[in-house]
Amino acid sequence: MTVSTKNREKPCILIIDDEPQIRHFLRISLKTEGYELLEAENGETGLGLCARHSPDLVILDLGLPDMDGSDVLAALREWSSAPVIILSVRDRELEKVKALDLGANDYVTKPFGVDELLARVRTQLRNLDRSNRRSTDAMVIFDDGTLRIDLSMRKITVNGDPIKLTPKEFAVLKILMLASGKIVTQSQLLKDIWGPTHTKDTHYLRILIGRLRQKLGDDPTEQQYIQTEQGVGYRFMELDG
Amino acid sequence: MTVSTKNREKPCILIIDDEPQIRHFLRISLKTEGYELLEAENGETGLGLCARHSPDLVILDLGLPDMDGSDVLAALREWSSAPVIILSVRDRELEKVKALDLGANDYVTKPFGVDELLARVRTQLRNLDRSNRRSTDAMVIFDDGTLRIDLSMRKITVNGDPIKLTPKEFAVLKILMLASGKIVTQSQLLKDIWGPTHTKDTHYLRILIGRLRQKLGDDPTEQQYIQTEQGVGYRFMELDG
DNA sequence: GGGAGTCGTAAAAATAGCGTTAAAAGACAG
DNA sequence: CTGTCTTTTAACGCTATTTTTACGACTCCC
Repeated sequence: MTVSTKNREKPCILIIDDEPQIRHFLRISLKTEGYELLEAENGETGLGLCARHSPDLVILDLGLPDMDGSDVLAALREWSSAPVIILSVRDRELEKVKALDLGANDYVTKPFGVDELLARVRTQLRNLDRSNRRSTDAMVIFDDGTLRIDLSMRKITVNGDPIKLTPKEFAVLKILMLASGKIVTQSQLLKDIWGPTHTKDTHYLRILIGRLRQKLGDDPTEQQYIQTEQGVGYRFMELDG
Repeated sequence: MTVSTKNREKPCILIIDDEPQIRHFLRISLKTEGYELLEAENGETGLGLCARHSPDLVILDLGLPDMDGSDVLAALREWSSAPVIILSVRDRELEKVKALDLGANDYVTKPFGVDELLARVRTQLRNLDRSNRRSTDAMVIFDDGTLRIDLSMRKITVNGDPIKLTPKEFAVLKILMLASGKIVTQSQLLKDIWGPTHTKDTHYLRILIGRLRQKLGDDPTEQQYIQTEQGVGYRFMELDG
């Protein structure tokens, strides 16, 4: 199974920016500071890189060719809690508020000074040390050879065959997977997906979990990916052969 | 480090700024957002307030009458890890780098937009939530080589073999384990698990404790994990083999 | 030593929770 | 408007869990 463990010597930074000269510029600056670098020139590959390598920090340009920067950020925040520094030519307040409330950790307007950016990078990484390093690595891509779940791409395959999940099915699977190993209570799932007014309607869950298991190929007679803890909730577990 | 128990309804923000109109301005904006406020017009009182109330966030103006803003920040960071947002009229890069490297979490240049500042405040408080909640995640694990109880994972193993506990069994074991060594009275257990109307139905407990001991491999002829205190209650004890 | 109260075990009965199926209702794109 | 995909509703069998019932054993105290 691929678990992206963050046991790195150097902090790893992912740059998502389409302008080559900016990337070059950042590359020079950040490398001399001793960071490991990943680069992407569009949102698609950026999300992919982030999912596979789970960097310690993401520097994201809002003006990307393939998709809107906000959408990249929103997609990222679906499953990643890595700090994100937004770069943008736009200095409008509304843009900043929107990005910050979407989950960005800082917003820097171009043109910017290198030293300031580097200081802001250090600041974010400092926070990371305190809170994130210890926390369990968010598993974005699960792959045990049979089942493959890529939360960033929203793609599930069983033995290579792509599986179609409905929005609610995917939402449940995502929550279970991000809490991998831990059980998630029924009321938690119901509250997160059906809203706080349906925390008692466990039959919704039963049928949805049923369909999910069917699609994932869970065999009731053997150990299954989604395990039931009667009266409590469900848990996603890697099958140990 | 001073661990202040921050069980507040509203997040508390400390403003350190000498200009009355800025304070007024911030007060209006932040109060309408539902924050608790503390105010200081110089570094001295600011540090004092921070020490006494340990706010969730500090907004610090660099231009103070009594002492240099950097010194206030440095003094603060000696013992506090609360996020700090710097306000300053100076837009020079060196100032920003210095402040951020001293431990500030953000740097906003005056004049600034309210909405942006509020968004940055939310961002910092969001980070706080994350780091605090995770640390409070009581990771209580008992493990003496034979029996292993992981409350957060809700997993029990005896000699490596996973044990299935029913909800009530787990609830009893959890209570006993969290009071490890101490006696928990029968009526306490009955009240916590069966509700206050069943504090006399001790036979429920007897039978449940019986099943629990069986599952944990407790041997009545030897010292057992769950010990009976006749007429009083039960206690969970580590076996000193 | 004997009786009252307390505890432990075993089995049966009752209840609650889970998984599944099928059909109806709703949402949504062409 | 129509057909398809998704969600909701309803119903049933099954299993796990809890409760009931019954009985033997132990302890404390006189």
